[in-house]
Amino acid sequence: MSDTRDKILEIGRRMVQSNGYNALSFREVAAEIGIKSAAVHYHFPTKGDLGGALANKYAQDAQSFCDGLLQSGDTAEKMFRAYTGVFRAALADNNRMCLYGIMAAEYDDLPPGVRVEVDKFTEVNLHFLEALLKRAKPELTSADIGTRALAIFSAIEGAQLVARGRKDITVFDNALAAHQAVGLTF
Amino acid sequence: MSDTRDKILEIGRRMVQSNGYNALSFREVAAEIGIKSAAVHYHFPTKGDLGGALANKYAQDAQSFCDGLLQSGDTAEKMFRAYTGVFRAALADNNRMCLYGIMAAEYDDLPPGVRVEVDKFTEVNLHFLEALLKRAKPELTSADIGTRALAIFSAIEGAQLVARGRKDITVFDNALAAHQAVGLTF
DNA sequence: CGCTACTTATCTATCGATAAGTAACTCCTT
DNA sequence: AAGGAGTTACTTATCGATAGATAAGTAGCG
Repeated sequence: MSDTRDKILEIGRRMVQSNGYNALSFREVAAEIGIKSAAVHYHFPTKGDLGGALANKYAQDAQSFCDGLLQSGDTAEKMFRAYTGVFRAALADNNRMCLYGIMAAEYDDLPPGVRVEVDKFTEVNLHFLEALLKRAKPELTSADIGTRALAIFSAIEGAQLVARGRKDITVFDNALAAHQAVGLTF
Repeated sequence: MSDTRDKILEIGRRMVQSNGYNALSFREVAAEIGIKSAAVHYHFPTKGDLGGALANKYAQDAQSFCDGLLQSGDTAEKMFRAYTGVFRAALADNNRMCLYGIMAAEYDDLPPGVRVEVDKFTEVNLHFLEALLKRAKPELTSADIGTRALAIFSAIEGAQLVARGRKDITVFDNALAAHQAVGLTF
């Protein structure tokens, strides 16, 4: 793949994570790379194309990461730590948010093509959490596993959202610790 | 207070809850009321003023609601249900979000004056949840109560965020049911 | 020659914001 | 009671900035 295309995706992702899809601007992305905005349109004709590509790559990266974790042979506790570490890292990186979380907040503004890709990210995460639950909490019914995975995922997203709003990463850590203490997570 | 001013606040709030602070437009607010955008600037000179007023009113309304609940004499369970019902109602109203949640996602874009008001909303909610916890879970230390309140608040915000992203209000209901089942909430 | 990866230049739309004008109403003075 | 001054709540018109998008041109490479 083209070097420029990759740079656009990387810078675009960081912009969305910082300020949302609305704040993603062809001119700003171009300026940061040192090219002109029309060159960005060359790679991604419309903003919907760019947003969709960003969300798609984000979901695929998550997929690879989760697959790698599940094949690591680690304990559920350790895998879960590594997993939440990604969300934590976004906060540590200039108070950024998960691309999904920020796009979910803007959901009504998103072009349909972007929404589809955003939905994929949820699926990837839920499948991962369900796999973890199946291993670590075999006492749960399969219906309970689906619900529990959703509850964990939303708890993580919420912890990140509130921590961002308070500009305080310890909020994230404390919320997750509380979720673990009551047995919601691992 | 002026009738127009109230209409601006109501329509503006609904717009932010639907599409975020970025999508809040003087022209659109004005058009929906049937006045001109300059008239909106008359009441709220800058967008920061409008956003701040929206967040301020939202926090104050939350304050009144929570105070009313605490004085109702109901059980913690019942009060908590009424409390989460507000978040649920936002989703039921055309997939809207809590003003705080959507503004937290856009936090980096917000003018300082808006941020201050947004922070107030968190405080109101945390104080309410801490009061509930103090009553319903007297075994918790006061340090644990603070953490637990944060964990509950973030779990609710997250449930709303994910439910919005999936356009499925049952996601909200299921997540909250799971949080209750593990003993995180009431 | 023709394809890739751009730049230059420009269009239209929308944004927040402001200056200037105006109709309606209140209040004070004579 | 009459009339002017001042205030409130707007409208009209416009500014400059920025947005996404596109047409046309171009440099380099196989």
